[in-house]
Amino acid sequence: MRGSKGTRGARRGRNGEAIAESINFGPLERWIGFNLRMAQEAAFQAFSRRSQEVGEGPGRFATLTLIGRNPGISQTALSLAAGRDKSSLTPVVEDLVRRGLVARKRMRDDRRTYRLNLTAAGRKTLTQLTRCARQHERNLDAIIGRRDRTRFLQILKRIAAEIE
Amino acid sequence: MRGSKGTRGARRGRNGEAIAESINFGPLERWIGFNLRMAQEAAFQAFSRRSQEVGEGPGRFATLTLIGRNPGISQTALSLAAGRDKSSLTPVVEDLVRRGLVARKRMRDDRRTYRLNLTAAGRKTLTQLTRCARQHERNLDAIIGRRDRTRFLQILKRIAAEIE
DNA sequence: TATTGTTATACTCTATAACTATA
DNA sequence: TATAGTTATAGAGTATAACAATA
Repeated sequence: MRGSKGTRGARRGRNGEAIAESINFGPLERWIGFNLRMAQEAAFQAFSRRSQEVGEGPGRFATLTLIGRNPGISQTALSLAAGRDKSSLTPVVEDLVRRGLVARKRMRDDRRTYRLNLTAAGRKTLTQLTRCARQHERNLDAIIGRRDRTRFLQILKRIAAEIE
Repeated sequence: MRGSKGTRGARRGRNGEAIAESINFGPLERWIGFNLRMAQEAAFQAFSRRSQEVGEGPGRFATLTLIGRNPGISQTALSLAAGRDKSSLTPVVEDLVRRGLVARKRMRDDRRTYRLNLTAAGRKTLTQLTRCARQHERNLDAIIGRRDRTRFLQILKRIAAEIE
């Protein structure tokens, strides 16, 4: 439900127009899997808009955060943390290096490995993205409600860890 | 967190190996947006494995369900319901028609428009996929717990409808 | 032999814009 | 002019396999 414009509960199309009430969603309505996907897409889309105001794709955020929090991390460790193949990370890191957000230097003791670190510009961009994320989280919190937040977050973590 | 193998709460890589505890996820740990994405990816991946046993990609499921529940629906209405551009649906519908799961015929009164319907084979495939989905939902329900399910589902719907 | 990172390649899903055929 | 659907094209994101350099 990308592009939802927020009239409570009304189902809307990509440009905010109402979808004919006559559409029957059948069991999709009550399935967790389908609604999990719709919620994630909507949230991702919303964060995407914010992050683009900073000139970054939403996918860069997790990468920058992980590098910022784990200075000197290798690309392999980074790809494991992000749950992607290392080859998927090559173009991402290359792009971040090219744009001066990440510095990469070989380790002395193992010259196969690179150490990744944020540059000053990278830290600045991460700060801006973190601000976006905090605002985004505030919006999500307002929807979820304070009382349910902890429980909701716990369930999400359990799904990620336990589903098979 | 794709490929998590289910040791409760343990963070694991794509092949089930433990990720160094030393990785610092920083604020990502407590952010809804990030965990929503991880949960959705894990769940989607799990459903993907199931649906591939039936020989279908997971993306076909929602499309077949919508056509099955809304016989004679047009491609434009379908794309609105799915929240995608109509051009994104062309190759999907074409594939379903080619493989004999969906029948397409022009409307008499408006020859620009097609009516989509499931064929007998399409209904059979949908039945199989629905069985996969039900098993998948049972697994999700076991993780979420009966008491929280309704609330959890409601929150997902609210996020999809209200986030901006 | 095993590991780090790159390259080549391909696949899925999606979008925008221009097009056609109808209306 | 407007709408239904297609085509051409592009982009993001991901994966597998083979590879070079290094261990």
